[in-house]
Amino acid sequence: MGKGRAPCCDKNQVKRGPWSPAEDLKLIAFIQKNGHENWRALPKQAGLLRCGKSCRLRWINYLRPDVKRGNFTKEEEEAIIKLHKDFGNKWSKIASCLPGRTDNEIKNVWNTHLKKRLSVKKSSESSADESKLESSSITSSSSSSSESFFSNINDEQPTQLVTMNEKIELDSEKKVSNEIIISITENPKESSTSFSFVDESNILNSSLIVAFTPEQQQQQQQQQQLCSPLLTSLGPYDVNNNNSNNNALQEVDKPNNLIEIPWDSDDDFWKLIADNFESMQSNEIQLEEVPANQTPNLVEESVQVGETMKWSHEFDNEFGIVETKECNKDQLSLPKNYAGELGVDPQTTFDLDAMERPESELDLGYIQLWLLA
DNA sequence: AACAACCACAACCGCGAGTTA
DNA sequence: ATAACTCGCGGTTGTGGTTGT
Repeated sequence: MGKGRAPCCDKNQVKRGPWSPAEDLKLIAFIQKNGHENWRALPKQAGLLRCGKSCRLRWINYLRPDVKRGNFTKEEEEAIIKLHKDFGNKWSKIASCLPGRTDNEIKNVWNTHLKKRLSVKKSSESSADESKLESSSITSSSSSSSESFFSNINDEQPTQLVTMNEKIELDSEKKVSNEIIISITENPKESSTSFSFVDESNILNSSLIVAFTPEQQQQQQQQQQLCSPLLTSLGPYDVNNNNSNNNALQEVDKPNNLIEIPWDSDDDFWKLIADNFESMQSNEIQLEEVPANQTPNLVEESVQVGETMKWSHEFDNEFGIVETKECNKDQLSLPKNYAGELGVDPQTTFDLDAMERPESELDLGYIQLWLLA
């Protein structure tokens, strides 16, 4: 090689700027199938005109299933302030103490909110008050170490402080939930259509921040990695039925930032969806083949099921299939925009057992929609 | 209504560290 | 030993949205 640093990619050959939903899906699909062992090679393999670095960033900061969306809670902000005091601008270190938050996100929140807020506070308070501020803004601050920082993320829930061992036990409880999931997915009629009747909310809402030693921290991260698919939200996209824009997908928790997938997306895009649907189904078949009395690796199995569940739900969201409010697992309703174009009452629900394709398949999008349904 | 200023945050860039051949 | 390569981190920029005039 020549002297100097080799560029990470040929900038003329790669696409830059904001990611499109189709690109996101391609990336998600590829990583779900193949993982991300080599970021540099990934874009080519995934059929993306992006540099590996860009893919990595997109995945880590946005698409990764365990990324928590939405605003930072007061507790999280306080934690960041405290951690920043200890670590300085070591954003990745701070992020490792805040489950579901990325270093980039924390960095942004610090630069845009917390830094300013702190400087305003400091300037407005006397030096005597400053020491008071430090002790009051941080709960349980008898130790200056951040290793044992804790708080509850969800305001509505009581603070839960657990040790690593207890955390593992809690994760085991999640496995119980997963067994429920397994029993549901074993029914092929229901497997590919509606999922939120699985009470994932219990998992999602029981947000815990664990008090752990550095060793435990590492352990916890591994544990979290294994279980993350089960703790996932449903990815960054969701269908907003109240949205008056036709055929639009929205980012979860981002009602003001609409992302649209036009229904005339290219054939490759829809093929991608269909391909992944097939692989998803084959996963379920594998699961069914495991005898009930043999659970070789619960965690692995849970991850697999979790992946399947998440994917299935993501597909539902992508295609705008939503479950009824009562979360009846056998019935689906269509979002208004699709229902309208299909000439169906939006209130109509569909019995999955008796579901037939409509006669008016308006375009490829709908053909695929009904193919999947 | 139009424009400017500001804000938030996703994405990019360059560097250092670790790994591999 | 070292050059080449890859990844991850922290700083910075660009862009779209919001607010104020």
